[in-house]
Amino acid sequence: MVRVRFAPSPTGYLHLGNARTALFNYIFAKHNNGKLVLRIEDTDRERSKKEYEDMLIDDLKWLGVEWDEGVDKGGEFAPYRQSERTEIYKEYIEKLKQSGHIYKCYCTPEELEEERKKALAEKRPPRYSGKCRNLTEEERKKLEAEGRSYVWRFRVPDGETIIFEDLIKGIVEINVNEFGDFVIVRSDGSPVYNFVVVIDDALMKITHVIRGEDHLSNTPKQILIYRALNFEVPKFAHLPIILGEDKSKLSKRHGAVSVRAFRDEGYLSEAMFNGLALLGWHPKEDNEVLSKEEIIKEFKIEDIHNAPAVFDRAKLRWLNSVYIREKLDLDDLTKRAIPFFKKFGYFGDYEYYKKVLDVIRDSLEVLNDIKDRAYPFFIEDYSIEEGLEFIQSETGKEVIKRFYEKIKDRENIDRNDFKKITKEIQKELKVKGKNLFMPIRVALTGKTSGVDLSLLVEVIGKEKTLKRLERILNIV
RNA sequence: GCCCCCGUCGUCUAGCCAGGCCUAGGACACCGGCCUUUCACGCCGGCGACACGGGUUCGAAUCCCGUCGGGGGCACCA
Repeated sequence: MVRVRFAPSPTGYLHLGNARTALFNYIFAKHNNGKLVLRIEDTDRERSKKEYEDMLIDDLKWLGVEWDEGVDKGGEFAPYRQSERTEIYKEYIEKLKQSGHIYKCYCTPEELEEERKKALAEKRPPRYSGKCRNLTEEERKKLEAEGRSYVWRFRVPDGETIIFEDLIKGIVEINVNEFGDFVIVRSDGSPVYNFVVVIDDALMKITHVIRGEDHLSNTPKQILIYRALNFEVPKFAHLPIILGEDKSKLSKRHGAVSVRAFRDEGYLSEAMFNGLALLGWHPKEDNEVLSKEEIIKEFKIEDIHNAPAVFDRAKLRWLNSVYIREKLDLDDLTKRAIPFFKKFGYFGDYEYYKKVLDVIRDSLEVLNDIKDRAYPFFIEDYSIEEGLEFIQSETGKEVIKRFYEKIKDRENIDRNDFKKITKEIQKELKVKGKNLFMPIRVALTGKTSGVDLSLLVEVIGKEKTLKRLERILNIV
């Protein structure tokens, strides 16, 4: 049984990079009929906040990532919040003490900093010297008498090369001398990430650890801990990270990078899911617009491209537009779009929103585009922003007048009526093309571009159309 | 500085492991055309890459070595 986990630390909104990690874990789990565990890594009390946890969960659900066990739903291996697992960690720290894998280190941060600088100056890798590694009982007593606090360090076997097979990177070899004896328990008694992550993954029977490439160099430390505790070492897969336009790790500097921000801008979760999956992974067929189910079906973790990927906003926008105009049915789209209409102060009933969307959906990339594309359906006191000359010219005015006269006494006006009427005006006044339509367009919308006029008129109806024309006729 | 990972169009990538089918395929973006009252959509076309240098080989994007470049990591953060 495949078991994977997504283990974010609740320090802010769900970041795109984390979202993608969660996504790949989910896809991998589902592809293999396995389980996904949501664990919260809140051992860093400084930065972790409970409300972030709820946001994280909310964003994950919105994205379409579903887990089988976790903080909010419990499970066989609860608790799933690290801050609630301290007793468990103590137990395993105790084991490491018994087996002699860890030892007390009394060095102060200042001393360590000193060593570090010295090492750097001598161009040696800045790692712990192992000074307290073989302290005698007496020396220890003495240091403790001085009132020194201590941390527990892991006794790293000198010179060993840790070799593991990464599902994405292939064989990775790292010599442990790179890092030296590392801290397992802080001076305040709290265990450190590299330790708890191993305990949790092992106890939760995680079979595949799929995470960001930034964890690659931590992996040997963790393997050492697995071995020391006689735990089975899981398989690892390190995802290449996501880069910003400038090719550095995607961060807040690159603008909106939380999935929340994309959601607020009017990206659809399906497009987000699809787009994130396409960062580093590619379907065998060339069709890139794929549903969650299709992605899950086709996904192979070995197929993940192993070079870091620059996040492509333009492509995500395009993908989103495909979902808006082709993938969602009108009712579904309407439901999702309503909050956006309201946000922009465009009020109407469900049916009206639906009609508007039917005619503008082809021009939307994100739901926020509703602001610009839908205003002619809602705003009556618009100003003439461009094309003033079309309504000021003699023929322009005449076109508008005739148009007004011809619809004044009608019951209503639909798209076909509009075409008939403009055809009549064309014959009567001998104007066509731009000179025929622009005056009407500018009069009705205040702009020289936008929706098809026959559709606009049909949707807003006769009354509004007349009112708008009257207003313009009075101005010019 | 040291270690690790990586290097195909501007971007995401296919191809690389099992060398010839690659005058390197697709998608986004961009440019041009068509459709059209405008915008958008759609359709057609164009531009555009194997980082560089050595090998190995009849033949290399594919294998080997080096260089350069990019990224990540080197915490009592996760």
